[in-house]
Amino acid sequence: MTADAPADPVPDPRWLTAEEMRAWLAYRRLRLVLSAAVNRELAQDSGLSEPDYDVLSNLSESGRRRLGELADRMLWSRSRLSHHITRMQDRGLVRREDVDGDARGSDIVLTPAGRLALEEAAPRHVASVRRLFIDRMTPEQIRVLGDIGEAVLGPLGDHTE
Amino acid sequence: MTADAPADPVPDPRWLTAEEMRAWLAYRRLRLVLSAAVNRELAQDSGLSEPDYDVLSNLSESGRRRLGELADRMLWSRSRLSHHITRMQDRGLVRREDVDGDARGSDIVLTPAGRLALEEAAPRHVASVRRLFIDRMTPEQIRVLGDIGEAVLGPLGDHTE
DNA sequence: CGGAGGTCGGTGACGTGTCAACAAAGACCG
DNA sequence: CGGTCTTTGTTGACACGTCACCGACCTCCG
Repeated sequence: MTADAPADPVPDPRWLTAEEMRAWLAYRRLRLVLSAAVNRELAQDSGLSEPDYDVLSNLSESGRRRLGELADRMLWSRSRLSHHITRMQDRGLVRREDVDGDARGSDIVLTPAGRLALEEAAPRHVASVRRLFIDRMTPEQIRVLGDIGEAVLGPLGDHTE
Repeated sequence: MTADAPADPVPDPRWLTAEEMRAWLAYRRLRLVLSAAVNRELAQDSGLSEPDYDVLSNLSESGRRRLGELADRMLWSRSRLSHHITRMQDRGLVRREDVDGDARGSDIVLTPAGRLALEEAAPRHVASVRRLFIDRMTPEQIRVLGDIGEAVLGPLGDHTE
């Protein structure tokens, strides 16, 4: 598709500068390599995947939550969460439970096994995140990374256009 | 680093501070939301996934490459790349071609259709990356993000422990 | 009441990615 | 030469995520 804008002040696609490309590559390499490393350690230490851990973690405060509410909170699609809950339910980590007042859906409830798995996984997981990520950055870099998150995505979890 | 405790032999799992958690969440939200947005736009504009684009992009310089070489360059596993090449081959974007001198593997070759797909996708993809990511950061943030990549992963693609 | 429309969540198909296991071929060395 | 070790890439099983779609249920209003 060729650009058909008449008097566009940006004639070409504005390629990335070297600095911009460096930042984009940094983000992509972090996503690729760091995620894999954290995920692998988590799986070996606890048998949980990162998504598993996130679900358990987001459930742990109240112990139960509506699927849609949990999905919104995690910025996941309902479909993704539904699939994942099914798999976690098969492993006994969570349970679907009918809720009265609305028969359309159900609460997702943390089982004792799920809570135990989370509590056993947490210390090592935090240690992984520290060792592989946090402790490799300066306080300044940590602060700016937080700023970047807000600059790019907005102060809240606003992920709409 | 800012050691707050004088002689602290790390008694507990050292939970993350608020600033550290903010950085960790920023990273995770970027990975989740930004990737999804960029990927969605790329798919709608060009019919390519981000992995497709990456493969084509890494092939475009030389037009052909050994699978292992390409995998190393992209920081992918050979298995992942082999699977992905199979799918891309089915769509006519790349082709496996026997190479003389080593009959164990083959070269991955960019087809004309693959090169065309890349060239048509590139301007819009760059525009997406700009609009959704780069242009939302200050030059300072862009610079620090590049630094973070090197601090966390090392100056090169060193993804070993 | 009863129907229209929105909400809740589940489902099937498919593309993606990982892991472990494997086969084929090169490399090395006696 | 012949055996062993290594390298190369593929495969199968499975977990993960998305998309489009559906069916059940709630809400609201005529």
